[in-house]
Amino acid sequence: MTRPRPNRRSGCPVSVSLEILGDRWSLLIVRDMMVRAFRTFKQFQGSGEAIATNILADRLRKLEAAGIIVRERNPSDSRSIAYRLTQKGIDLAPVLLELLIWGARHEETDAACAAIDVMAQNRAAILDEVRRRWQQGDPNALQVDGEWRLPF
Amino acid sequence: MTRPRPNRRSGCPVSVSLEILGDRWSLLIVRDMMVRAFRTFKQFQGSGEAIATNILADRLRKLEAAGIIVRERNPSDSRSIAYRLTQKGIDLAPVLLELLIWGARHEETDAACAAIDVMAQNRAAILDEVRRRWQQGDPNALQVDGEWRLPF
DNA sequence: CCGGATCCGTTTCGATACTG
DNA sequence: CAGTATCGAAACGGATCCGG
Repeated sequence: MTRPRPNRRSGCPVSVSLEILGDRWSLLIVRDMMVRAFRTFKQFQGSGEAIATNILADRLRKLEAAGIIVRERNPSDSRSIAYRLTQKGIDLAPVLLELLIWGARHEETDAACAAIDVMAQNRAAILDEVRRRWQQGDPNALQVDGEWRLPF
Repeated sequence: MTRPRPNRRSGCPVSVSLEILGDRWSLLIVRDMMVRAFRTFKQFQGSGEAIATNILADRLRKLEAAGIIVRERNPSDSRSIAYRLTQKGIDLAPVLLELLIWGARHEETDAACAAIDVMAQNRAAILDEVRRRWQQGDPNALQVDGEWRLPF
């Protein structure tokens, strides 16, 4: 006899957004897809943050249910499954960018201060590049010569 | 015999930010302070989202430990305790604004679509107003004639 | 192998009752 | 008013197992 957990939240946008994204992993998965071009279960597993496989599976399901990602099976190789961001998912880029700038400014992170200032002053250009890469249908990671261009 | 929960996270800014803010309540508390000018424990309790008192106490402690808010005791009335955003907390305004715009665009919320378009095109002005109100030391809620000016 | 599902111990959450 | 105390429910983390 398990009662469903009550969810007495207001309909304010921030509240509704946090209902989906308000945990430690969901936005991180979206970031990995967006700027590192991760597409498979395996890639997320080894992303350096060591998410448990059951949690990862759960989050991928929830993100799919929320319409943020889609799950696709490779027709030629049925073993291979790939996840892809939807437009709704790509639209999280501004949230991630602001979170990045805030963290880099106020927390101890690996990002160089100078790089952050540059990013903060070029928000629009960065977001344009992310959108362009994804709408071309070939979302390469935001890296140049094997190095992350941005310290996401 | 309680082992501390392992926290094997990268030092990337987004990851570090989510370590502090990656739950369903922290950002909501910051929003209530920022746009509704909530300052007391009691106000947060009745914010319409029905946070449990022990969770609220825990989040306020964690936000204080992270330097996002400060806890102040009224010298004249020692029973009265007020919380206030620090600069680090005010700097979360862009994150909240992007989260608001995303939620309003893509989720069922109480916010009118037209209002969101206006906000999305006036990000800078909105953030300026938030900062100005807070730096005056008298952070009034973002409301006019008792109505919320913005559908946060 | 890949993409999970299952099991189990630990941690956190949520609701309510209670207190200085 | 501003929180604790308590306790059952849910989420998490690690390890292992499994089907294609």
